[in-house]
Amino acid sequence: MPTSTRDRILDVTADLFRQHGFTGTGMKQIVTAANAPFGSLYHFFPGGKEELGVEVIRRSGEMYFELFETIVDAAPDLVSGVRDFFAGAAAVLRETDYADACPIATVALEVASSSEPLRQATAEVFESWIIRTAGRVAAHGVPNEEARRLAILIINVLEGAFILSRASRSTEALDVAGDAAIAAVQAALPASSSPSRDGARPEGW
Amino acid sequence: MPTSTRDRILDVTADLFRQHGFTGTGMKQIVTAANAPFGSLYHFFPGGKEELGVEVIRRSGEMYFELFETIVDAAPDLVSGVRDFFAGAAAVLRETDYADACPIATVALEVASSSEPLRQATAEVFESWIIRTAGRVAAHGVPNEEARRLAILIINVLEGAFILSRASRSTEALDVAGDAAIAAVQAALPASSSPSRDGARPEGW
DNA sequence: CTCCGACTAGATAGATCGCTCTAGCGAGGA
DNA sequence: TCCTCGCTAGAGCGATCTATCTAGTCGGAG
Repeated sequence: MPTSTRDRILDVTADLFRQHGFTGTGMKQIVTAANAPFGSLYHFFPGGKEELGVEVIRRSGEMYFELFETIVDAAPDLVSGVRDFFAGAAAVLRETDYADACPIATVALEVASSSEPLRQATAEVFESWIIRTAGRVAAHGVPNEEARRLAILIINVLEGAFILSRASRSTEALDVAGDAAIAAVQAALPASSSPSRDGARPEGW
Repeated sequence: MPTSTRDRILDVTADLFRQHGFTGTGMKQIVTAANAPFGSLYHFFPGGKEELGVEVIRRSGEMYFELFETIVDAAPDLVSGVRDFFAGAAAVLRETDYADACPIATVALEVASSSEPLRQATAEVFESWIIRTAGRVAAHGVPNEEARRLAILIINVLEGAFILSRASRSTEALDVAGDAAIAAVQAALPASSSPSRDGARPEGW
C-alpha cells in the first residue's frame, strides 16, 4: 500500500493532462495507467471527468507552487531562487523529452471556452500563484502593486516559454525567460536586498 | 461564392482549434460549421485530421504574423507598434468573450507530445515569428543576437499572458505583458530610434 | 454530343468516448 | 457469526469519433 488507488488516479491523470490535455486523455487510459478498476474511478469521482479534472488542476497547481517555494527557499536570495527555478524547469523539460512543463497550461487553454468549472479551477490556481509569489516579493520591500505585476510577469514568461520550448524541443525560450525574470526581480528589489551575482543584465529587460 | 469550400473549412477549423484545441474539435463539427459536405473534407485533405491540422497551423500562424506586421507598420515607431499590438490583442480578447487569443497555442501544447507532424508545424510557425520579429528589431540597429532574444521575450510574454487572460477572463496579465514588452524594446533600441512617449517604465522591466 | 475529373453528398464501418450498472470481495463492528 | 459498507471489478450502453465508401452532380474539353 504505497499509495492509495485514489492518489494513483490523481497522479497519473495529472501526468496525462500535462502531456495530452483534458480532451486528449481518456477515462480508460487513466484507469489502465493507474492500474485501477474502472468502478473505482466513478466511486471516488462521482462527478465524472469534470470533477476529476477540477481535483487534478487544484492538486497539480498546489504541488507545482510548493516546488517553486522549495527551490526559492533553498536559495541564498530571491534572485538566485528564481534563477534556480527556471534552470530546474529547463532541466526537467530536457530530461522528460519536453513533456513535463506546466501541469495545468494545456488544460487551461483547452477548457477556457468550454467548461466553466474547469476554467474557474485553472483561474484560481493562477491567481493563487500570483498572490503567493507577489507576497514573497513584497516581503523583500517591493510595493504591493509592483510586486503583483512582477509576479504576473514571471508567470507570463514562464508559461509562454513552456509553449515555445515544448513546440521547438529546445530550452532556448526558457533560458530567455529565466534571464528576463531574473532581471525584472533584480530591478524591482531595493538595492540592499540583491547581492547581485554577475551574469544577468543589470538594466533593461 | 464568396469563399471556396476549402477556404471555408480552413477558416472555421482555425476558429475551432483556437477555442477548443485539436482533440477537442471533431470532423463533424467542422463540416457543420463550414456548411461543407463531409466528402469534401477528405477530398481536400486526404491525410485526414492531421493534414488539415498542419495546414491550419501554418495558415493561422502566417495570418497572425501579418496582423502583427500591419499594426506595427501603421504605427509611427516600433515601440508604439508593439504597444498597439498588445492593446489590440486585449481588445479582441474582451470582445470575443476571451475566446480569440493565439491561434496555435492551444494546439501546440496538445500535440507537442503526441504528433510529430503537428508539433513540427507549430515549431516552424514560432520560429518564423521569432526570425521575422528579430529582423524588424535588428533593422532598428539592435545586434542580431539581442534582437532574437528580444523577439523570443515578446512572444513569451504574449503567449503566457494569453493563457492567464483566458483562464481568468481578465486582461490584467496581457496589460502587464504589454508594458514589459514595450519596456524591453525601449531598452534595447539605440537612444535615437525611440521617440519615447511617456507612460512606460524607462528601465527595469 | 460524350467523356472525364473535380467536387458534392451522406450513409456507414469500426473503434473509442464518457458513463452506468450489477455483482462481489473483504475488513471491522455488533 | 453475520451484516455493513468502502471499494474492486468489468461488462456493456448509447453516443460520438475518424475515416472510408459508393453514388451522384456539374462544368468544361474534345
